[in-house]
Amino acid sequence: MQNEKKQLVTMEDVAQAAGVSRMTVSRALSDNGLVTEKTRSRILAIVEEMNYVPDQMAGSLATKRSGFVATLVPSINNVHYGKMVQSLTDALENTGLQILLGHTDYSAQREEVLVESLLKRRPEAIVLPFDGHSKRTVTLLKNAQIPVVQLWETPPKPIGYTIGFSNRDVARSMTEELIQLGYKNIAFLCETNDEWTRGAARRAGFKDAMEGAGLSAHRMIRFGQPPMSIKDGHFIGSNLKQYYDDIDCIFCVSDAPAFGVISALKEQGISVPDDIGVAGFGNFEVSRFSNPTISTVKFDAEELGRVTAKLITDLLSGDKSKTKLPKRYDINVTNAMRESTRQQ
Amino acid sequence: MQNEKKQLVTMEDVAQAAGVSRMTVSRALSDNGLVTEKTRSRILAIVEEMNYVPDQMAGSLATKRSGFVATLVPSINNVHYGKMVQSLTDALENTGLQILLGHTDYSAQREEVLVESLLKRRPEAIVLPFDGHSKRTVTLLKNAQIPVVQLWETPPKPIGYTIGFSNRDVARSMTEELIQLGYKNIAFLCETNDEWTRGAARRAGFKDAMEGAGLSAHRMIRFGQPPMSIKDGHFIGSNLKQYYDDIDCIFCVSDAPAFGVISALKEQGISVPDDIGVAGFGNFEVSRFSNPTISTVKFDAEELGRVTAKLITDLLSGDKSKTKLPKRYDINVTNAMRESTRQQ
DNA sequence: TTGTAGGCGTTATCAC
DNA sequence: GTGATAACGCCTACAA
Repeated sequence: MQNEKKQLVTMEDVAQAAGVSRMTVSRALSDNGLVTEKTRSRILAIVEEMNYVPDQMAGSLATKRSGFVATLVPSINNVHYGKMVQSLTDALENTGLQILLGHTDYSAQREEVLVESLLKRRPEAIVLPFDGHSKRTVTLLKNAQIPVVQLWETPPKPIGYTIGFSNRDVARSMTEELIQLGYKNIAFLCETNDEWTRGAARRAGFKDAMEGAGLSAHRMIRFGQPPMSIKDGHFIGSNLKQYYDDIDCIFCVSDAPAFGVISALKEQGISVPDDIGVAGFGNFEVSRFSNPTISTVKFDAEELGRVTAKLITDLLSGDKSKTKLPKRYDINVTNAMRESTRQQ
Repeated sequence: MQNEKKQLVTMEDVAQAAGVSRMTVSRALSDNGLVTEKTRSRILAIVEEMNYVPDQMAGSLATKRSGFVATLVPSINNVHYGKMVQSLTDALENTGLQILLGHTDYSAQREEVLVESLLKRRPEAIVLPFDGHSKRTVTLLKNAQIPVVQLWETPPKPIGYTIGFSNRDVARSMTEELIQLGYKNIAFLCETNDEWTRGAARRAGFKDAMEGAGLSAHRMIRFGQPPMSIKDGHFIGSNLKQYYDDIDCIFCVSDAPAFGVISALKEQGISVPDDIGVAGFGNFEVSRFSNPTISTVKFDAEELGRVTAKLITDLLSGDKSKTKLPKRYDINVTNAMRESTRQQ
């Protein structure tokens, strides 16, 4: 069955087998209605029989349409990014657009390398998280002549389009809610090296709220590399007193460490939320089934993917309404207050 | 800065700016040492200045090397597949190979469509999970003239190379271990429609062990679509009696439902493992920090990615040792017995 | 060390 | 409706 060492079947092969020219095969395949139904079905039968699979690279070279959407995420192995990529892929499915994925590992350096390498594939659009970009990354993006969509955080100076929310505002809002519940000595738990991460923006929001309420924002616990894990949270929870001995609430940069903190506190007989309140970020599924359930900042990563897909297809559709599309889309974010924090 | 509407810079443009031929630019870029250091650095400076990014599609068309490795996963939004993809990507990073990702959503139909669409990009190898393939998928794979690597489950009739383990053997082993702990009325919790999933193989292993020990394997709870979630497990845990009222242990198809089952049992005051034991599959991080910690089947998805990368690069390196590479690689799998099951 | 000619597999364009 | 020809942007092979 397998054609050992033989060249792959080409459009020319199909054409010869069908006794027509390549162009007729090409037309039959693209189904423009420009070919007699009779010859078309004959050609398709031969295509089937010969197991011909068109070479899209050659096609793209001719049409100047790669069909790629370059997509960067900090990490594939993270629910939010995974969901976003999956919903983006799904929403793009019937548009002939395909995702070209890369992960930055939360590094601006890697991002730069990746952007350049993806650009070589001539994507028709590029989607990437905004955490600040290197200068060269910005130059590359600006010169690429394709729509640029920055996700998750709304940048101060967007390159093209922006879809997301202000991590600072959102973290401020959650912190304010914690303050309202009566917490005063709130700690913020986040990674080290998050300058280039949305963690830094969340830290700033935390500070805003605390200082706005006349409270001290000095209880800042920084630990490990992004992304923070359950294990990291567990470690911090187990050694909390060594950081600050008067904490009455911990706001964690993600639900994973929040879960870890809670499990560590429980091991020490510290009650959550009676002794210490815990809040997370991201609404992981585990937070709704943990005991206690975890208060968290909630947003819909799949919506992000869908909105992104819609934007891209609109932009690429080619009609001049393109210029009219809003440059900025905001995603809805809410605080889901649950059992791991005091009740009102 | 941005060249409005202008064509993208091409190699010819660079060549003209440098006063050399395209070939010299090409050589300077590929750094073969075939160009005078002086002209080379001059060219590179111009490349930089003009923000030239080579068109890899055109290059691939000429070299017949796309640099793509087509990679399928059932779902991106799953720790195991995420980790595997990430480690595969990382391990491939400096080989000039790039992943072209697709997710099947646990559907043979989608897999077939995806395989065909990915094959159009002329990948140099294709990696995909084995859960059984459609007939046409197999034909496409066999005709693609590239290495085929089937992951996770070792197929009865491998197409090319295989990396993974026998889900049946592994599930049998865990079940045997549960039986040894004294459990008799063990239930198996899995999805409906898992015929085309490795869940079916695990079911078979469960049955093997139960019947091998003279026990009944009839306590089979099937619920929802793959992948099973915490929520699904929670639902089952909440309604356990409606399925079977004499269960003393539940073996779940993944750690997610196991976590959900436990949380539901705890809500009802049913003690784990004293009243009912619970075991999962996959060693999710949450299982080590849940209370009780969850007994589970443990394997290393990242190792899978690394081994796959190694195999592919070996295969593509071109030396004839290629034919000598083993067709089958087994991944190490162990039972991690923790607090959610009785102690020995 | 550099350049020229030709081709990779497809499609746009313009004849027929 | 169908075919011939010329790109698309790069690299191989060979020549200088």
